Amino acid sequence: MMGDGVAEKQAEKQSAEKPTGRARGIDRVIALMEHLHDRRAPTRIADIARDTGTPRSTMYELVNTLVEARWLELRDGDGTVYFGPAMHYYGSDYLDSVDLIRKARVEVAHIAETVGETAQFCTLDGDKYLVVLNEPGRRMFRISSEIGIKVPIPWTASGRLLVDHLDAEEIRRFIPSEDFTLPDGRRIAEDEFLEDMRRARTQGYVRTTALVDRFTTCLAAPVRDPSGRCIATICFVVPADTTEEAQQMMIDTLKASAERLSPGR
Amino acid sequence: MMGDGVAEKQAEKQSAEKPTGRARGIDRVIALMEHLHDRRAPTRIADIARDTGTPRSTMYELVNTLVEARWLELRDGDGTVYFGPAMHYYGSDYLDSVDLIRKARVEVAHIAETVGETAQFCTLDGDKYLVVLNEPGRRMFRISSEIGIKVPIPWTASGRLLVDHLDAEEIRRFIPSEDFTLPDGRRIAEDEFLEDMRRARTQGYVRTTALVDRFTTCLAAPVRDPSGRCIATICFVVPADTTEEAQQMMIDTLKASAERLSPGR
DNA sequence: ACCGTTTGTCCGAAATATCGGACGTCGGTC
DNA sequence: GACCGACGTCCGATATTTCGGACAAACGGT
Repeated sequence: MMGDGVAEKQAEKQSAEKPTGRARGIDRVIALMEHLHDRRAPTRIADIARDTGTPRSTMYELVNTLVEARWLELRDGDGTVYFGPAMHYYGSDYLDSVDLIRKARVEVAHIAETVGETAQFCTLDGDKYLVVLNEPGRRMFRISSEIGIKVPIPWTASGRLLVDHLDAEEIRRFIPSEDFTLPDGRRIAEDEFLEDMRRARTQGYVRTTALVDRFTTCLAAPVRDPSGRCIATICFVVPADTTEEAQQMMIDTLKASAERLSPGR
Repeated sequence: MMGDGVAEKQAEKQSAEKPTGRARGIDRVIALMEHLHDRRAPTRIADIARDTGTPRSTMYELVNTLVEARWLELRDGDGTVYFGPAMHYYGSDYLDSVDLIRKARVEVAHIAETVGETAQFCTLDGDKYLVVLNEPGRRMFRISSEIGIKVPIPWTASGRLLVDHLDAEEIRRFIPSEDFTLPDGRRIAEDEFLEDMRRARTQGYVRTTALVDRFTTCLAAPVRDPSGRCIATICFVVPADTTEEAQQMMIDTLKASAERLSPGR
């Protein structure tokens, strides 16, 4: 998964950037930030330079500029850098500027707090599933903040709702075939997936268990636009051994929240 | 220090950048993002160009690049741009990477939810006060998400805690004199401010009423490092007519949260 | 329908930011 | 103590990005 990300990146370097060894500072910076986001950890400048194909001297120059602007921060005292506070400010401005997300924050925070389990708000980004908001809940372990990380649609409960409006043929065209293979190598049959979707549409929620992870159950409910199309989902991530009774309660909670978030009502 | 930062920046504009009309793309991008953050609203490209002193053609070029990278988003269909989802991802990575902030998120979310009032987590940035986290609470009005906006220290309750470790003379040197003037023109006497600080230290919290805004009360408690220095505050923003009883309860809540956040205890 | 303003694109020229490589330092290893 | 690799800085040359201005299209008020 991570390996693919890196390989991809280097492939990019070799196709889109090969023509010239020279690139604009801004393009270098974009590559730098994407690299940090993929790695999700403070990283040494020389490593970033190597992995993004940027000359070392250029990277030092850019990092200095960005640190000054608070886009990046030097960490630990060893020579690693990571995102700085400016990113948080700009990110907050973004969240506040998108109506649905602003409302979703309230809902996600509320249900995570009252139920005590990790709650998320998710959408599609291209043909991938994406966690937009994540509120950890009360359990200490598993702080799976995957914000901004893309995941194949079939790997998720929410994914079964988000492609709700497509028929079998459209699904086949839309979701890359390899995305039906789970991280452990198992493959999800397409009819199984379609059947999940059908059931989801009638029931108004989805439950998946042990999909990407053997011990986790996901519960998701659809946020729909006035035309009925699923534009986002709100969901819980809970241990698989959660009682049926508790899960039913969470499903009701999710449905209520999702309903409140659905625009034009 | 940060005030200098701002002054410095503008001095730069007039000294370091004037000589030549030409600037690096990355510097123009930094100016662009700062401008959007200051305006806090989708803005037309031509306006950004004018207000940041960037040539129009350059700004169009850069905006296109940034939109492609999802750093910016075209809004509404009119030609305005604002921050895009990438900023949210990077900002989330930053929040997750800073231990104290990660813990503070949990506390702020929890107390905002249980008490139902707006809760915030604040620090100093140079010689200014800064809201790092803001959780709106249950009231509908006043969604004062001032994340990333700097405010004079004397205008805030938290400010009285954050300069806790300075003596009268140091305070005078540290806080710009003009920062003692409130937005409505009233001036805070320095001894009054010092007296507030003294009381705050003995009581373990601060309360201010009608400081920047006639109808608002702020309650704040200090997060201290092992040496006892106040490194951040956690606070409530409530209507001034909140009952004394309710306020006492909130103060206890704040003190408990602040205690949990204080490192090495 | 007219005209002034704003928007977005395109182009050539030249000022300069990027790049490669050299250099001094620092730490660890044999 | 000599060697090796990594780190961070500096410098000159040139490939390139920025910039100004021109242009067409869209807009909006009269």
